Amino acid sequence: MEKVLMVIDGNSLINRAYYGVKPLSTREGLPTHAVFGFLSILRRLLEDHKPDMLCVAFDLPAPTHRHQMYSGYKATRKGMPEDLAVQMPLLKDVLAALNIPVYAVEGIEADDLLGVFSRRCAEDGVRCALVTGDRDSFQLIDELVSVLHVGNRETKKYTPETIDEVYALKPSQLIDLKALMGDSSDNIPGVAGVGEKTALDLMHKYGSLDGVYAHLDDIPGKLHEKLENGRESAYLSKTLATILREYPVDFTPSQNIRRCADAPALREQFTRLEFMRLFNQWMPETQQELRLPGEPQTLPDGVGRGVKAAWRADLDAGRPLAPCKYDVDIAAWLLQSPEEDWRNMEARLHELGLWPLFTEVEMPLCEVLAHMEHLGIKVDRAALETYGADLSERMTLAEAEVFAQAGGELNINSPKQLGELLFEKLRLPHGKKTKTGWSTDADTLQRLRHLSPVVDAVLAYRGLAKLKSTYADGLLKVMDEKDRIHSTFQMTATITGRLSSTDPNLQNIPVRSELGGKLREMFIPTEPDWILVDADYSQIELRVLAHIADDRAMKDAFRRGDDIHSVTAAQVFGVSLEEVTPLMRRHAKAVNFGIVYGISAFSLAEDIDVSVAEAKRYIDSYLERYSGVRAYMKDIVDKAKRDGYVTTLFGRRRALPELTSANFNLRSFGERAALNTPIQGTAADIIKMAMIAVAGRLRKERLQARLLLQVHDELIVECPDSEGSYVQTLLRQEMEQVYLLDPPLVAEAHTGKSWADAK
DNA sequence: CATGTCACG
DNA sequence: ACGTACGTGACATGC
Repeated sequence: MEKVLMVIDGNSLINRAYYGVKPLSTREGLPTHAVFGFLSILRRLLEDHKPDMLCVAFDLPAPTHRHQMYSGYKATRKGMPEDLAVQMPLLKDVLAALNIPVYAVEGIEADDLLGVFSRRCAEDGVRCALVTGDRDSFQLIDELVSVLHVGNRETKKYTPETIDEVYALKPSQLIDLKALMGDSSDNIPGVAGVGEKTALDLMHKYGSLDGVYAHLDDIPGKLHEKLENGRESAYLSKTLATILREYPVDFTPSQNIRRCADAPALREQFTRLEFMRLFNQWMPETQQELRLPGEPQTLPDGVGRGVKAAWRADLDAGRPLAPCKYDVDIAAWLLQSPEEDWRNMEARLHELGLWPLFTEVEMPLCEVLAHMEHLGIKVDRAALETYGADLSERMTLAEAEVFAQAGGELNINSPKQLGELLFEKLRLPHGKKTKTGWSTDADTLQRLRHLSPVVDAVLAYRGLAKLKSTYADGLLKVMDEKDRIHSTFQMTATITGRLSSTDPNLQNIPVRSELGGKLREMFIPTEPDWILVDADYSQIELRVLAHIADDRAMKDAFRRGDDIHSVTAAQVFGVSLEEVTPLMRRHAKAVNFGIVYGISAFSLAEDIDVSVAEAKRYIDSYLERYSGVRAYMKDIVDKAKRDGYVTTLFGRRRALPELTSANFNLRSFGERAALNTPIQGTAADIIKMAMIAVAGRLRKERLQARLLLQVHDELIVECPDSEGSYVQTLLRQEMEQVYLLDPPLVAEAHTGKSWADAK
């Protein structure tokens, strides 16, 4: 189905509202009725026409190209009444809170924006409904463009047929009509002495302004004289009456896809205007409600398991998907219990509030994942082979270096042999120990670097060996004959609700190191003219924390759009935002992560290499500033101890028997898990809902774009080049709007020719 | 098959 | 005083 963009002539509509609604003002005397009227009309329009896209165009006070052509243009217009003028900025604030894009361009009028936008829509095959209170825009009407004319009583839709009924002319002929008859409201002169009736007669006879003047000699008497004298004025009027269709404006239809309102901002605006009763009309979803597309699943009546895997097999074999609404494995996983009697499981899911999650998230996700697995993602085989060969060469060099420094051969991959070299033969100081000996992990070796040149060589070898075995060789091994890799997304593998990825794991493809990151350049679209779109949530876990903990300072920072790690640094180090150094920010980032994991001063100290006392000071001042987080940390652990479990925002639960353990370590672990699980798990719930929403829209809108991967806070899609910018917007909006948090969720999307490129 | 290590969010 | 950050999966080693 064709999509519809509704473009509103903002000035025209607010004028209608101003004159059509009886005066209204706030207790303090701020006039508000034009905004109120505008919103009433808008709501009615949205209900009646349900446009897919929406924006508002405004005039600017500056003179336009028409004033430059003709100094008399709109000269007889009185200025806007003062009590309307003050409402213009109010309206724009409300539109911003409603997430409705607003356009205004210097030098041209709202009408011209309507002309330009409708032309761009036509280019994209998008229908366009122009909303206005005057008739000038009728000239823009064609098969794809209609005008919704807002009158005092009713809104009437104008199409080429209606124009024909009313004027017996084509829409484009209305320009010439106006050139002849003029327009008193805009002070367009036309031909003096020619009114609507005469002008219509002339147009019906001669078809156009040029036609009239070509047949001037056929026209007798006084009219001949008027036309003769008014020739220049008529042609000037024609230019003035012609709405622009081309103009350099940053606009594409898809920029205007409908979005939910920004709830906190809208609340603020409606409070200011004393419109609180309107709030629920514009913000119908309550914050705690699941808002998911698709049919609710009905009670299951067949007993299935491994449904996603079965559907994947159906897709691979080209069979229709076996009907199945219920997966016992998933039910058992949600219930965290071994499988039991089936009706009993259903009752338990209801009892524990897991039914919506089960039927509206997990089960619909089965099909989404089955498709993702079935499609797979393409990898550039030749590039990967070259990369592997390059790693081999480098490994040989690094290995030789280690052997030279060590004065003999050993298996560097063996922690045992490596330990013997470093801590016995070379007598380097050892750090942490493991169950079986001294640790040789990267962190330990890092501290020994300055003591022996062999250490750097070992670190280099280790890095190369990892890339070679797990990624270069590992991925080549699992590519199919079309160079695609089909991972398996495990739905019941984690304790927090996340997915996991196996055979191969595509959720841990390197990105942090330069050499490792090269791998992502080899993940490419299936078809030559296709691209990848990568969309990821920005700081989803900290935003979830701010929401759950209802922490004022953290919410404010996110709402302002500040960099959260810098804000935290400023708080923790007691400096202003401008004074935050990169080191301070890095430390603050570690504190933010630490908080999400259930921090201890010791571990933080270890992580950022400061003293434990120093780390403790960071944590203390953090919790001092983010007092809501402090309260959350205490409350959630207390609650978990009382209940024996924690839940996410959507009711997913994790039992925590560790909390009653006499073993300090085990108990501490339980406390950290109690803290972390609601955060990590809520984020997992949200991206799952986003995946279902995205897949639903791609399907509904018959886009070729398709989901390929999920990496916890990131979705990767491939699509034809031509769909790129639309899909980019679609992803960002679905991810941000799938559930309304306070602070809001923010997602970013990028396109590119490879995974690396689309980041 | 357990262990250590290291890749990701 | 305790030991020391949440959640995963793959690979190589070595018992």
